[in-house]
Amino acid sequence: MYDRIKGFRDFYPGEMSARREVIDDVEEVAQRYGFREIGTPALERTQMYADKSGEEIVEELYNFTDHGGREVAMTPELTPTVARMVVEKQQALSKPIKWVSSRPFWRYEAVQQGRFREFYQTNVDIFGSSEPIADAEILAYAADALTELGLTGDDFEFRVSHRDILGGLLESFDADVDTEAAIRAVDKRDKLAVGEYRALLGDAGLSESDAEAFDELLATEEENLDELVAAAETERVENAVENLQNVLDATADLGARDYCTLSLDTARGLDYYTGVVFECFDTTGTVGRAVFGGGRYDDLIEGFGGQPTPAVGVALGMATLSLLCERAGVWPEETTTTDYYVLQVGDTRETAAGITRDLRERGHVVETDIAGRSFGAQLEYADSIGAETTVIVGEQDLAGGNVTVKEMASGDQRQVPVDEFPDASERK
RNA sequence: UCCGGGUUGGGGUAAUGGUCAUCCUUCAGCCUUGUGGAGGCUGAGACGCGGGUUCGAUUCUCGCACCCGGACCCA
Repeated sequence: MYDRIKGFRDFYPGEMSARREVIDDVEEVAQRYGFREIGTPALERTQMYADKSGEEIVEELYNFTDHGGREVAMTPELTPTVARMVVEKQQALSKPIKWVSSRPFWRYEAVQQGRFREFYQTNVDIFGSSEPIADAEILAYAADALTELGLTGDDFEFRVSHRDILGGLLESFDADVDTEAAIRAVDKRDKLAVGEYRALLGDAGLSESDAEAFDELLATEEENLDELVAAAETERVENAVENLQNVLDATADLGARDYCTLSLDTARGLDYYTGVVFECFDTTGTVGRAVFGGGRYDDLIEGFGGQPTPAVGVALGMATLSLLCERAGVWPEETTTTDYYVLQVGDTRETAAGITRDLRERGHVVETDIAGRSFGAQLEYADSIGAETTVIVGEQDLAGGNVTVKEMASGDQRQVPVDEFPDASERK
């Protein structure tokens, strides 16, 4: 026996059918918004990730030297790839660019709940619009995708924040503050003891009193955002607050406002976010980590050598999404279903094969005996694959010009003339 | 990489330093080439890997692997 590679998973038909259903739902909603599916490589130059995120991240890549001597890595995320694609065809693509993609990614990191080394994400991005409605469309898409799965506003919330509010506030306290370090501290706020958290803010360059004041401002309610503007007295914070409010207003137009909560201590770890950021959380807290997140990253395309191009997106991770769905009781049933089982008794292969082909041509899921089994064993098998109807093609039936159609759930069965089947009694 | 808990047929389990390792379930076949979900019979299938202690280790011990949680990280 060979081992499965740690952090990589097998999906057997039952679980796979549930995953397929969820992925199909999430993608279908994206199609409705006009996001166009793209396909992307599993390998990129290792250098691309090192340039974007620093040499340290190479430690978390599946990377190797290919036979042509290229340093390559299995893609750990989609964003650099789509950024590369946008830059490459920038002039040719009509804006805004709206793309969707579902596929696996790989990271060499510690396996834990909702985190694997091979994981599946549906990425949805918009390039070329800095309008609040673009941010709102991403939020609304994510909300629609979740409700399509059967989740409701009681199950999840989007904690929405804005990078410039955090950055601007910090700047207003002390221009020399290490903003990124402070934001990372904010992102961990809930996980840390108050003392540790304050210490991190201190390390970032905030004085004790500033840290306290900063912390109080983070608790500002949605309706009191004006107070932030007043406290900071900077244009940056004023603009950020206005932008955030505009985005929230726009989500109302798209029917997603109720899912959004102001949460200034939501920062996202990523350094490349520039504007609105958000994370989806389980409202019951059973799923203890962010289900997924997204936000605006207006500088990335330029950083990849393209013309300045605003961007906003979200990445739905299947692992945490399935945890949320299971918690909420909306994870699809993990079973296989079959429309028809065509049962052969005696030498009826030819007729049975004809009926099987006929049903399949009509688009049904149909199985028939391919193991030479007895009547009883065939029925048992039909039962085990969840067949809704079994068509018994037996010598006795055929002698009378009939087949027997048996509904498995009730056990009811009736004789149908063989030349009228399936026309006369086809299941919808 | 670090911390904690685990590992006995496919799944769930019991016991044990020494004869055929328990039970439930599952799977296959049969009772039953004309009726599945019930029952009966037969069969398949396990001590994670390696070292140590021992006459003998599934049991004690050490290391590793893997699994489950968590930390770090989450680009």
